[in-house]
Amino acid sequence: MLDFAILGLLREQPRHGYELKRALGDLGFWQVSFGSLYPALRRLEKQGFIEAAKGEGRRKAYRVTEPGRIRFGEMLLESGDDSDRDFQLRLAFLGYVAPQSRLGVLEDRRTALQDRLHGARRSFRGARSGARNPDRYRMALMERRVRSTEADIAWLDELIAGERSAAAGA
Amino acid sequence: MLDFAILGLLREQPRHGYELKRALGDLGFWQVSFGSLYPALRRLEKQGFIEAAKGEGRRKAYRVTEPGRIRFGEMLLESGDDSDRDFQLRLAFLGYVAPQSRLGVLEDRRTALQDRLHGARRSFRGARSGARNPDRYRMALMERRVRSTEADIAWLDELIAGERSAAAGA
DNA sequence: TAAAGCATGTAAGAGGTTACATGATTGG
DNA sequence: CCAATCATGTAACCTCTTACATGCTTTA
Repeated sequence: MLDFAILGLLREQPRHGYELKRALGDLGFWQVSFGSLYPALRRLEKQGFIEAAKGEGRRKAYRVTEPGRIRFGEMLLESGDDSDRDFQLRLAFLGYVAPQSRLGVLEDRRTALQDRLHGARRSFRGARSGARNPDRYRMALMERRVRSTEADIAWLDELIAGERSAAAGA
Repeated sequence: MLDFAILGLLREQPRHGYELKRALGDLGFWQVSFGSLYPALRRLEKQGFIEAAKGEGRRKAYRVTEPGRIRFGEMLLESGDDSDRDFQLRLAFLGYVAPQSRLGVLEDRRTALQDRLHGARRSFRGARSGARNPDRYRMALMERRVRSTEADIAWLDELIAGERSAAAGA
């Protein structure tokens, strides 16, 4: 997943390690550490997916090679691990996915969120009427889960609507 | 963190491994695997924090020992790793925190979320007016982050209000 | 009677973090 | 000139997952 993120970010423009860390952090959902980032860069370089073009001073600006671009394209199509972070990362690179496939990615996510919502509602209702004593704080936790999943679906629906109108316009 | 969760859940009632996994999953934010859970149970048993009371069939129901109860109390006071999951877990056990300390826990979280919101808003505004081309999908990602953080703060405020009125009532 | 779920456990390894080490550059 | 930030890198370790192995019990 880190490799995927690195290749995607370097595809846009060459960047050195420190800058990559910031760019990744700026996406908002992943604060990667140097101890993880630098070894990953070396690994990707050894595999021939990126190469170092010497930058200013001690900076080592990396750029993607052609094999790296191909690898990134493959990773874009592989099904991820279904986590929130994975989806967010994929969304950050959805612009590289073929336009006619984008809607499918968003709709798959919507289905997963619907499932989550059903589960969350079930626990919430179950806790209110069940044998277990519904602790005040755990009830709040369950309610939050329901609400934030609903909000996520609503947000996704806006994205999907935007995607449809973009597809219609093209 | 897993140890903390296990001790907290076993404090309420004895449970065997399989049941613990479900109870943890039911909290909604952590689907722990058996490969992680069973070794953790053995470790906690070896440390004397939990003990196995033989259950029905091949089930091994564990319960917390007195040292385990003390350890849990310590962990409750230790400052966590500031992650969402850590807060949610602490909230699930907030009932075990002394009533006069609960508000502090919630307010610390509120401060952290406020910081996050500022950061999220900054990136959002920055992306709209900055030199970087604001990719449609990344903008959506940033907007989501702002919105969901706002929603989390609103939810927390309800909890805080409830806590205050509970404190006033007592 | 076969499938699905219940139940416990181990081994290998992925994927990450923290702490450490080093040193240049920039701003107050 | 001192602190903060920039910048790269290594080593030790930790946490958790996946895959495997085993076998019972319930239900369609």
